[in-house]
Amino acid sequence: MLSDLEQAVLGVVWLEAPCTAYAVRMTFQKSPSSHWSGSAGAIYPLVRRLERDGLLASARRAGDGRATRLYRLSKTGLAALRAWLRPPLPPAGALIAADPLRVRVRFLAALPPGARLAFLDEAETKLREMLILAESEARRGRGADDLYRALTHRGAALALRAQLEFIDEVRATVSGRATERRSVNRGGARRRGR
Amino acid sequence: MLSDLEQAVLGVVWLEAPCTAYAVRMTFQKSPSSHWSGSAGAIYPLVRRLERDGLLASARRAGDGRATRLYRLSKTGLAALRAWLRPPLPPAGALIAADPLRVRVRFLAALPPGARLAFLDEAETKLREMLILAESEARRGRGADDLYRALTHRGAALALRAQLEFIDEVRATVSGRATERRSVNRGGARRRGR
DNA sequence: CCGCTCATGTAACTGGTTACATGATTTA
DNA sequence: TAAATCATGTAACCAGTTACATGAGCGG
Repeated sequence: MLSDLEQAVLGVVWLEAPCTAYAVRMTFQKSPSSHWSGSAGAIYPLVRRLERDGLLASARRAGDGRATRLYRLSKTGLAALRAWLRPPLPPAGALIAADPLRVRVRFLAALPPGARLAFLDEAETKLREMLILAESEARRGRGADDLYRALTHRGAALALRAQLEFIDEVRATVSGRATERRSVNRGGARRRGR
Repeated sequence: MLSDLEQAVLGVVWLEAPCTAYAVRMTFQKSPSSHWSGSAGAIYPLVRRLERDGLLASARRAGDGRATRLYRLSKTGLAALRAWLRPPLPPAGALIAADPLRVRVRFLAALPPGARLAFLDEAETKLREMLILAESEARRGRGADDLYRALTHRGAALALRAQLEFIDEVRATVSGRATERRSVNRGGARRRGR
């Protein structure tokens, strides 16, 4: 059974093939969120292992004196990537993300009441920062280029909005008011009743 | 600088003090999501380290022949927990969760078109499963008991709803239709036409 | 030709997991 | 009294990080 990182590497190679391990590294590093740093010590041994197991195939780049290797997915590699995406999916608990913000809120009562709002305010600032980033990425390249790239950024935006709504509810509790719903959207009057 | 797991241990001890390391372990294990397994090999050395560094204090339990130790937060420990919750927060990228569902969707195009819906359907099933769990937990104990416990479950529910909305948008794309907004809430006559 | 990026690699370390071992206490 | 649970611990292992080293190719 391959790890999520290994599967993600297969995925990236599938997207960018033929590409070097270095390119895969860069893809991970440029990603704003991912908890994978794409460090050399992680990727190179991993890629070699995937090749050894027949999931990746490699070729030298023509006219390159370096040890540069261009990778692509083998038949087995594609099958592995597909199997990862096919039912049965991992158990429900493994599908939901461990939210570092939520963990903190769990212990927010440890802070003196006055300081709690400061936490929420800064969290909101940082989340909004990420939100405009994610939304601009979602807009960019919504052409046929890579539909799923835009879509995942859209997913990030939705997640961030949910976190902002959460912050709002926490704030309502912290400041002792009843939970009145306010919109997370900029300027939008969009709201579902409960 | 303490790791998130160490901080979470401080938090749990703060909540449940006086409590054993074993109780902390169980708290992590019972948690449906957390990527921390609360394994013995992780917790016991960690707790001993926290005590050595003066963040935790311990005492024997009266009339217990075992090596049972009851832990509580020291002054320094409480200060550390608070510092963790106080600005400056970690950089924006560290606040957002790495979503295993979104990673998969990034590579969904690797699946033959027919199989994509199967993925989305199973994901939806599992997410809804988690959602009813989170929402019942959020309702349970909304008294003064532990306000923040209920609140974090509410946060989980919001995150799950966002994921469900995401799945819906992906489905719209996969099945080639334009993105029309539908409610994620239960009770709706929600159904996708196929 | 100098410096930047491309490209690969390894060694030392860290933090967590699994799996096991031990024994006291509680409960059926 | 047997089984389950409480409670602590350790050893072997694994995956990923940091930090370093090396060198080819390329743009100014």
